[in-house]
Amino acid sequence: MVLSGSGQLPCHHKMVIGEITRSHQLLTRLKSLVLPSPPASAQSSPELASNLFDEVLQSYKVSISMLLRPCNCYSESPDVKSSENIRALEEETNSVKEPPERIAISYASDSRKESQSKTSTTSNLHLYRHQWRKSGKKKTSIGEIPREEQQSWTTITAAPHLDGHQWRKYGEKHISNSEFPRNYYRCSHLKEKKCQAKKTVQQKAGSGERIRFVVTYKMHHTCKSMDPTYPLLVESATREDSVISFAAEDNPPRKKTEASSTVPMLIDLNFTVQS
DNA sequence: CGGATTTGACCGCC
DNA sequence: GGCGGTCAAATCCG
Repeated sequence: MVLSGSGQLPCHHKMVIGEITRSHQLLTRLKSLVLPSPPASAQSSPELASNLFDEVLQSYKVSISMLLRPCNCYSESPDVKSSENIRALEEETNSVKEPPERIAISYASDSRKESQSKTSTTSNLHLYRHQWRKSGKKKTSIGEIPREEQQSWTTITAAPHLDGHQWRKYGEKHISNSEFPRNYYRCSHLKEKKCQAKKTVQQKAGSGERIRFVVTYKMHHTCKSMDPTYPLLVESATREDSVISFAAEDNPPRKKTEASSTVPMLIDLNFTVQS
């Protein structure tokens, strides 16, 4: 089995990616075989089946894109070859489904990171280091990594809580020019496993079944608390306009006032799996 | 009773 | 000074 474009991934990730990719390819072929396009009527069972196919395929794409992210997230830049892999997988899927589904993944910088990173020479040195502020009340948590060194990525989903991890809410804030408050969550295993994963959830404007949430994750989980039902949950959560963007320190800074100005960079899933 | 959530206060950055 | 992010006491809940 040959897996290109995953040089920095652990061996088990390569295997998982390979298996998921193979399943995705088989499912794509199966869909085109079973469901000649276009489907007949709006509520017909062929369309229902088509939607189910799309959800499964979307789930595969999201899973693969997550697995393709480098594990050493504190010192590695995004794997360029991985981005090529994602795009190819997307094109393969789009060749079957019209209009094309879109999964956009980009790395963008924290606006504060750019200015501060110039004075920061190392990244891993800050792991599990206490940082105390002037005041006694405000200090960073144990093991917290400075904000300028945190990676973040954003996903838009209808089910922001179904990501397979356990979260504890620690704050809620009304954001200017935003209709809905932003909720702040950290991993439930922050204390016992020093897992620094965080996420913010903010509802987008919309109603009914079109309600979507912008979920911004910061730091990767180190607690290995993935829910075994995660794949099933993700596929329903990421249906339709799943957009994932990753923040890193390479891109130019964005002003905070710019409303979601992240320009998605399409990432390929063009790795080949051969026996 | 212990863990999770709420919520006002506080802090750093711009 | 405004804003976003975090803290921690109060409160809720199983």
